[in-house]
Formats: sequence, C-alpha cells, structure tokens
Amino acid sequence: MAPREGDLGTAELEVLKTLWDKGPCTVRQVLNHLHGQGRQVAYTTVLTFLSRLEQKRFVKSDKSDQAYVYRPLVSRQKVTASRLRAVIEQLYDGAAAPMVLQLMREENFSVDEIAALQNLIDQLDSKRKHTNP
Amino acid sequence: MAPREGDLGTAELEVLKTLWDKGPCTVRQVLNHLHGQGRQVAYTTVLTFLSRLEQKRFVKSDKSDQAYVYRPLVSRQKVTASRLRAVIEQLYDGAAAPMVLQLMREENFSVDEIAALQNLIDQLDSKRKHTNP
DNA sequence: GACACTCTACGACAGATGTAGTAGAGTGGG
DNA sequence: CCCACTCTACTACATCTGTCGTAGAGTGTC
Repeated sequence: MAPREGDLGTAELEVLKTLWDKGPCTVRQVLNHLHGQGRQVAYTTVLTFLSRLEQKRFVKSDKSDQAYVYRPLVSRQKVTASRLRAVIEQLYDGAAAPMVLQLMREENFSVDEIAALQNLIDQLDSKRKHTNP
Repeated sequence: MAPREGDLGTAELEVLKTLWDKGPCTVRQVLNHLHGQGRQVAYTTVLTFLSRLEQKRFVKSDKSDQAYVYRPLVSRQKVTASRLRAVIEQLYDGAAAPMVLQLMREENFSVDEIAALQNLIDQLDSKRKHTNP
C-alpha cells in the first residue's frame, strides 16, 4: 500500500494554511502570500497544489471574475486534530497523555500558558465531579 | 526539492520501534515481531527498511553468527521529540502550548492522567518560584 | 558432494509529493 | 485587429516510500 491516502503533504498544507489565514484566494494571491513568507515557488506549482487539494476535497474553487477563487472546505481545527491524532497513534500508541507529559517537560511554557493549563485542568476536574459524583 | 531528507517513513518507524522494544534484532526477528502484531510484510521488505535505516544512520548492523544484527543508533526519546517538534512547527507555528490545550480539550484523559498533569504543573510552578522569586 | 535453507545484495515498480514547463484560451489596450 | 498578459489544462520528471522478486553466497545435513 501507499502511504496514508487522502492526506496532505507539507507543501500542500502550506497552501491550505494560506487559505485559512487569508480566506478565499486566487492562485496568484496564494502565490504572493507564499512569496511574502520567503517561500520561492512557481505559479504553476501553486496551481498544482490547489488542484490536488481540490481533488482531495480539501478546497473548492469557484469561477469569479477572471480567475478561480479557492476556499477551504475543511477547518483548520479538523485537519489539525486529525494529524495530531495520527502522530499520537504513531509515536505514543494512541495515548495522548504521555505526549502531553513529554511536551510539558521538554518545552518551555510561560507563566500564562501554565495558568491556562491549570485553568483547563480545574474545569475538567469540576466537570468530572458533576458526571461522577 | 524533495520532502525533508533523512526523515523516517511510517513503515520505517515501525521497524525502528521494534528495535527499541526488543533490542538488537536480526531481520528475521523483526519480521516475526511484525507478524506477531498482525503486520503482514515480506522478509525482503523488512531488509529494505533496515538497510535504508542504516543509510540514514538510524541503526547500525554488526555481523554476528549467521545474520546481521541491527541495533538502534538513536533513542526513542530523540526521534519522538524531533517528530513532535516538526508537528508543532507545522501545525502550530512552533508554539507547543496551544497544542497541549487542544489535546486536553479534545482527548479524554483519565483521572490518573489528569492527576499526573496536575502534579507536573505544580512542579513547574514551584521551580519557577525558585528561579523567579 | 548435492540438497535444502537462510541470508544479503540489487533491482524493480507503483503511488505520493514537490516542482515546473508548455500550450492554448480569454481579455484588455492600442 | 494584434500584442501582451494572465489563467488554466496537461504533461513531465525526480525523489521518497512501501513493497517485493530474483540471484547468488553460506552453511548444515545426508
């Protein structure tokens, strides 16, 4: 079998991210955005990515004035969550907690970030008390 | 350019994981382990993976009695951390905290896991107090 | 010594992905 | 009406990855 089907390559993802960030775009708009980020790539390459994204149903194009306008069909949330899930499966046999633990040990979190975490934990705690009295 | 060089495919990673789990192995031992996991794959395929892993310097082989014995050159920790880093860069622009937040919202953690998290946060808190009085 | 087995070396191939060129259709300015 | 420009369609190609097959070298057994 081939690698996971229907999935996004890193370059394709960059293009999709552009659409998430800037909203519906033409090929040229995506190209300009990428160039603005220092990403050198040809017009037709971007076109290819957008076409493939459309084949894979990640975006949809509509003919506007002159050029097609592409807009995302999937949310950043969805894609992010599913890729994250894949990594968890692959690296941690499906258990998210060990990954979180590792992240918290190895990444440097700011005070604010830790506070947010604490907050979330408190919420989970109280919710659990409600459902499991 | 091609995708990031020197990186591992998912199937290659499976093989490397076998070495991490079972220690140095011959091709056949890896094959048996994979078969034990329900992973149907040919002997020569495993051989290919191990050879490629060796080219990429993830494992090293030593001629033992009859067959080569392969052993990992990189730790699970290292590989895991670096792949995780890549995902964070790719999906969260390098910020780990939002990822952790999302994980905690979308994955179901057990009481024990949450307790462990809480514990870790307490540790980070007190460490922070020491360095930032 | 010949046979059966095992192991490695090499090559092959398909599908995915990154990257781009070329050709032809459409459009706006002189 | 013709030129220059833009846009899309198609094609092409290299590399990476997953997947094997074949051939030949070793080794142990009658």
